[in-house]
Amino acid sequence: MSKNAQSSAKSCSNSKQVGCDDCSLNTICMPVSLHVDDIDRLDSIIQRSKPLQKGEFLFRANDPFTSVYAVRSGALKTQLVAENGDEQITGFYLPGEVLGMDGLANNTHTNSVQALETSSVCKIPFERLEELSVTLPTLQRHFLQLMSREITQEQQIVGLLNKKNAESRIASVLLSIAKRNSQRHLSESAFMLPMSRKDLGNFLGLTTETVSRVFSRLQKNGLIAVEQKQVTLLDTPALTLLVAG
Amino acid sequence: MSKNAQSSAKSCSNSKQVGCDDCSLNTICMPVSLHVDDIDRLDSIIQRSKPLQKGEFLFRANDPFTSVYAVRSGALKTQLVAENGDEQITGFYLPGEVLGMDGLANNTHTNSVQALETSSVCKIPFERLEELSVTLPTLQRHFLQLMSREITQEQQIVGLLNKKNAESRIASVLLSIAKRNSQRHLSESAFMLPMSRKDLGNFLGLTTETVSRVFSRLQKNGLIAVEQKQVTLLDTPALTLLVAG
DNA sequence: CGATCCATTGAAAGATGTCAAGCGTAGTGG
DNA sequence: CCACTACGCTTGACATCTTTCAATGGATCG
Repeated sequence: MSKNAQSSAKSCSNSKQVGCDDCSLNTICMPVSLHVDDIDRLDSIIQRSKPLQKGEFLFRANDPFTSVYAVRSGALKTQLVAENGDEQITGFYLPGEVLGMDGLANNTHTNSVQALETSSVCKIPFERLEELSVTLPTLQRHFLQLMSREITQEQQIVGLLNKKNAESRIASVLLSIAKRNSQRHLSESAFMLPMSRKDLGNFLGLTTETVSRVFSRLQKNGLIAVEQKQVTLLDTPALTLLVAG
Repeated sequence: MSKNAQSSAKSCSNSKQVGCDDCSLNTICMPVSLHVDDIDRLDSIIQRSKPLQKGEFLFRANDPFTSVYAVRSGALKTQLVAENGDEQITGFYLPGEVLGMDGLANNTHTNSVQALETSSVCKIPFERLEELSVTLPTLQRHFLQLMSREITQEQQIVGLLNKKNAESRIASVLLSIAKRNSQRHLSESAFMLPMSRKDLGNFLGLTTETVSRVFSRLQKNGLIAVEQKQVTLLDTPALTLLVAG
């Protein structure tokens, strides 16, 4: 992709080809300080394709691993499919977050990734990234840190899932989303849940009914306000207490 | 600890200083084929210190990140400590497995690692590993794969924890340990559990009592035999069915 | 030998799952 | 534009599972 193309199209927000150095998310997906020239070199290998529609797959389990992806807009879910066919959601990915690193271990993806809403991603071909890393030790280090961050985040999820009761699990996800929103300079008290109750339940090891009941209960007790997918956190300290148990 | 201490003690099997190329675990922690010379170079940066006693910490959360570690013998648990002080076990590590990569993201470990029994580890200073990687692309790639494998394994755990009932969770861990044992050419049907019922419960999000009850029930139904920490899998197919639910 | 920790088991209480029904919303097609 | 349908969400009643509280026995370690 040429730099001209990146800097020209400005009309549609989704197809606007902002480069990494102008991207408001770069502090999240590129927290390491790279020289301007280096960012341009990274920029040059990134592919920005047309947005995924809700329900579309970015890739599926067993697809060959070629790239990692940074979420530009929208939201996606990653899921494992067991032998018996039932699906286990392993994570939700929001703008600025990087996914696909599960495929590196065996050159094959273990997860399927599906768009929860219209979403666009930056595709970063791994071979090119590796070539570039040889001459850019900072980038190399950064990528290792990204993977390490992925590990610690998965461990946070493990911690989350071992909460005994449904309320603390749900409070955990809500606070997690709030925190990630604040990193993106969005409201951390009011936001849209990108996923359905069913997906949330699948992720948390709860049934749809339990998720729904907990939402109602938290609302009745004045901790949150819920209207469809719109959630407002009314009492963050109380939610934090719930997480602790 | 002096270097003399490391290289002198040869009597005890735990302190025997076998190099990577002679180590029976190298197919697990070093699955990539490195040239003999390269293995020697890797070997030269690895530090093998005296074994940890049961309960000793390898490192604690918030310790500065300096190294990753390969388990040589014994077993260790990794745990997160919440603000309120309660601990959440995030994983158990057996011989051949590599840990400590959680510290790379912020140059600080997020987990504490504690020995479940007398254990010895190979310490691999990360700075040295990085230096070595510059001239050994294969090693570089291998390390990325190790981290990716860690990610996929954490996701497996996420899948495990979302099993609804206690029996399928416990069946999952038992089969996981069996599988990892077989990779180490040990019996995959009879083994010692390195962790207490309490630790297992903490990891699985269950109480000690529930773990104990499930063990008793599985034994009564002829799926396993339990005697203290000694476990024998009597009906692996049935256990596999339990996992599916 | 005593102390302590770990494991097991029982009974009762609490939480979540299951089954079922009803409601609202969004999307489709007439 | 309306009606119909499908889907997601909510709520209730009941069954099931896990936790909690309590007591006991066994193993380990000083």
